[in-house]
Amino acid sequence: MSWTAGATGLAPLGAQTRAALDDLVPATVPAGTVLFRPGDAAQGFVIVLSGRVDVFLTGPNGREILLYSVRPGQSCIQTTLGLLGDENYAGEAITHEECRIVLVPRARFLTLMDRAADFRGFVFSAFAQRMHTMMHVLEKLAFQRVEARLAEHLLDIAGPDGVVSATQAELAVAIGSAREVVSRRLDALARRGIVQSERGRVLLRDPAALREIAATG
Amino acid sequence: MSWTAGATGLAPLGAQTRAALDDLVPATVPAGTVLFRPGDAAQGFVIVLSGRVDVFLTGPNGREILLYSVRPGQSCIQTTLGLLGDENYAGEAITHEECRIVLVPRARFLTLMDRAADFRGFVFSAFAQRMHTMMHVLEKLAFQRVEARLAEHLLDIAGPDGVVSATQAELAVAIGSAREVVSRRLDALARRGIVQSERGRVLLRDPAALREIAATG
DNA sequence: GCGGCGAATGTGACCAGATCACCGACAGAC
DNA sequence: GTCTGTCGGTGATCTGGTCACATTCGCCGC
Repeated sequence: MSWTAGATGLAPLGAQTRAALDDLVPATVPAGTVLFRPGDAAQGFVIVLSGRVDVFLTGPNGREILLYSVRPGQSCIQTTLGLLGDENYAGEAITHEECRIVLVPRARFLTLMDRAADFRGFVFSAFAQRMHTMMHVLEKLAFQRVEARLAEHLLDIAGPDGVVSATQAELAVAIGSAREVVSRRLDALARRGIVQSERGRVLLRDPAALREIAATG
Repeated sequence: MSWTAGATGLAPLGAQTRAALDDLVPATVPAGTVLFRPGDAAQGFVIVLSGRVDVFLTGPNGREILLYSVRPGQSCIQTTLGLLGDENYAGEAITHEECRIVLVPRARFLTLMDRAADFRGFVFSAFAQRMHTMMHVLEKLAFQRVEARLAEHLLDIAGPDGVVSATQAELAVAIGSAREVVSRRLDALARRGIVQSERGRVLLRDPAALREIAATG
């Protein structure tokens, strides 16, 4: 069965390129698997077919910051760095849910980069995208207040019913802050009636107010 | 006259690729010129032949953080993002000294990316390098204390005689902090006899101690 | 030499946020 | 029920960013 046919996000790849990838066997990995950790040498080019892979930067004290999430049809660009330059992997990739992923071996990757313009385009735009989100992370970390980052992130990951399913620790990692700070900010927002905080989830009572807070930096 | 012959850092480019670039005319730009500012659409691929271009991220309040410096033979990767994806330029590029630069027009750039493997390699490794340094900036900003960042940066940019020629404001931008904080840190280091602070420069009295401070981040 | 100007620096007050050291509250396993 | 691990709340403390100034220095014109 052809996995390239059913995969989302691979639209830019032509028939020939798909054919050159189709013999690779997608792997299924359970939630919480560590795909790469700092210092690992890259083994190949990873494409995520389903599920979500989160990439973290981990500090010496154990504090973590979420750099980006890799969603279906995207690739974990970090690995590419190691394939093209000799830069080592910095950052940690962990599956957030059960995922199906494909690993394109180094040799195959390099061949495709050489011969297939569509594949190159795919890789390059993934690269550009990651660079861009990293810039955003940097920008927010450096210039935005915690309250604004929190508000924005809550809106980002809320379900359509206005429910966020995440622990305060997870929220803290995602916005590059500390759990205690999130606890206090949520408390402050709750006192103003904007959210309601429960164990393991947050209910957004007043999304408009959150948007306001997110905007006023 | 062929500028590709004398340029440093272009070693990986073969004769054919050089020939395809040689008709472009290098431009000389004075110090302090703004090459790109946030929101600009990328006009082409920039290669720096001499001098130094600093790329900053600027916050809404005017605070700036140095992302990286582009040195001879390197390219201002940010512009490439715009050429490959549709991502807009985020960040500001300013010449630090008088520079000679070459602008490879968009069409020429895309053609070379398609046809010349060595050019692709050049662009890709520049890409990987920038990504890596950006990760470092992020890591330091998030996890390292100001004193450690300052110590490291002083060692980085000191001349062989242990003299750093930079204002406190410049140091602050480079390490992603505020001028006042640098003033106080330098004062503290001076009191311990590790540096000596003068107007527009800093003398490193005890580099070993600085290395110690930089390491225990 | 003097005045004045602008850049560079010093300083105190204040606030946001990171860290530490806890404690209590809750859920699931047994 | 109790036990245990995760989650959340809280005060104390420290670092660092921001604001509002006051100096100080180098330099230029007069």
